[in-house]
Amino acid sequence: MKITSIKGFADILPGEVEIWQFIEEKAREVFGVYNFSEIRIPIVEKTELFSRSLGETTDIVEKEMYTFTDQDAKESRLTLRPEGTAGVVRAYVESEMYQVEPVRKLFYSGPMFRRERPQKGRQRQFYQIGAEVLGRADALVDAELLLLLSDFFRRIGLEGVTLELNSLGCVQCRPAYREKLLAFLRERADRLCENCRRRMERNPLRVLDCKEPSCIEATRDAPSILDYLCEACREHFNIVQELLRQSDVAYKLNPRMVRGLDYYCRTTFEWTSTQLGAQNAVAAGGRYDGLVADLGGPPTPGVGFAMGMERLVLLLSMRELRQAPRPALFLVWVGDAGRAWAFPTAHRLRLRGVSVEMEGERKSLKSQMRRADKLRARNVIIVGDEELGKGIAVLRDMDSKEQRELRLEGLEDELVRRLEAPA
RNA sequence: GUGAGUGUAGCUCAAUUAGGUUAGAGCACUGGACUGUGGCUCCAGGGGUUGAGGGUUCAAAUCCCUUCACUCACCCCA
Repeated sequence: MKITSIKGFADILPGEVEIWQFIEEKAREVFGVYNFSEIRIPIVEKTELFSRSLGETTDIVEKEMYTFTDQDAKESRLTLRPEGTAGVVRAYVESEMYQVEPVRKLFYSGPMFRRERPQKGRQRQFYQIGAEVLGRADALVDAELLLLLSDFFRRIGLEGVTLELNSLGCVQCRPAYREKLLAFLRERADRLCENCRRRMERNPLRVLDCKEPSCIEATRDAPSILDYLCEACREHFNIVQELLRQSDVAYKLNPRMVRGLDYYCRTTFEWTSTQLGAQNAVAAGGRYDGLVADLGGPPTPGVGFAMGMERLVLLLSMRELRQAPRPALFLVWVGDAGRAWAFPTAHRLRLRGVSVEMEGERKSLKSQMRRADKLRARNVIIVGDEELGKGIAVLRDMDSKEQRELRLEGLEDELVRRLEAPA
């Protein structure tokens, strides 16, 4: 029986991995421009970290986490991280970063794990690139993150994404809205789907997000969170919008947008694409001003986002930008003497930074040339008994088909010099 | 967790409608034509437990049952 990978855990093979590298490279560039530092945190954390930060009753915590018991005396409960923010905040608090400099702009990338049914744009091990800004409460930083994302999408040539924006209010104003909404929903509970009737009391905001036609119909005239924001929240949200308009970043207000995690407050946002099928969110995030304190740190505001790598890859794969590595030189050898010459020569050239490839088995010259062509080598060196006898090697430019004889003596210097010139 | 769809060569697919020689093709791969010079062309070759297991039948890729995998959707979310 062949051993296969497990459901929802995919290999990223050559041919596709180049797109991943491209995205990661561009992300680093943008994060650099915006002065973010990278942070690397563990993939496994204590289960409690996630249940406390995401919310006990969220779907992720209730049924999607990979949780197991560690083999130590205490039988610790551990969990494969389902998202990145909790761990970053934990690290911020644990290392007491705030003592030295409370304002931190951090980014991370890596795998996350949720035990959901796989489908287009959704894996059980999936990759996110995310960023968090800790210690800044002002609306400028909310807008800055949105501009960063907008810049990033431009940099990778991604079009057709739209920004949806909402504010969830704060501890001051959200409870009042919640009561108002709950009263509204109770009046028409009979018209809501079973699912919504169940979650209505626990998390009434979620009902606004339901795709069930009956629920959409029933909540058509539901009160909007944006009408209930307190003075401070309204001011904050207005500034965010104003800054976006100044920078010509288009957005759409969506007062029904609810984030899945409990820690969000004030600004929340989602960049979506219509080309992704059901899983249309490319990047999403928001503000979480209470989380640092919840995890035992000093009261510290926070705001961040995460992007879904496989969704970005899906969108970019629709375009052709894959570039397989191309050897600068292919060494073709004939006869035992040729091979004895070629192998150490290849190594010395590689030590000097030249990408070299060669055949290992005795193959016909034609066959080796075919292989060089297939690998798209730019140049070929041919060395056989004839050449060795004359103290030369034949250099062939595969694109122009030009061929010349080079002296073996000083050949490596000559090749390094010639191949340095960009093709 | 629920539902639907799909499983035939490395890849894309024929053959399934009404069971019937040895399961085919294109691409890819290997070699040759061109004994030491790539791409084009032509020729040849290798590659299959028809996802797996069981059943019906003289005979199963094809019909029935079970199971597994994948895909998409619900759900949820990045």
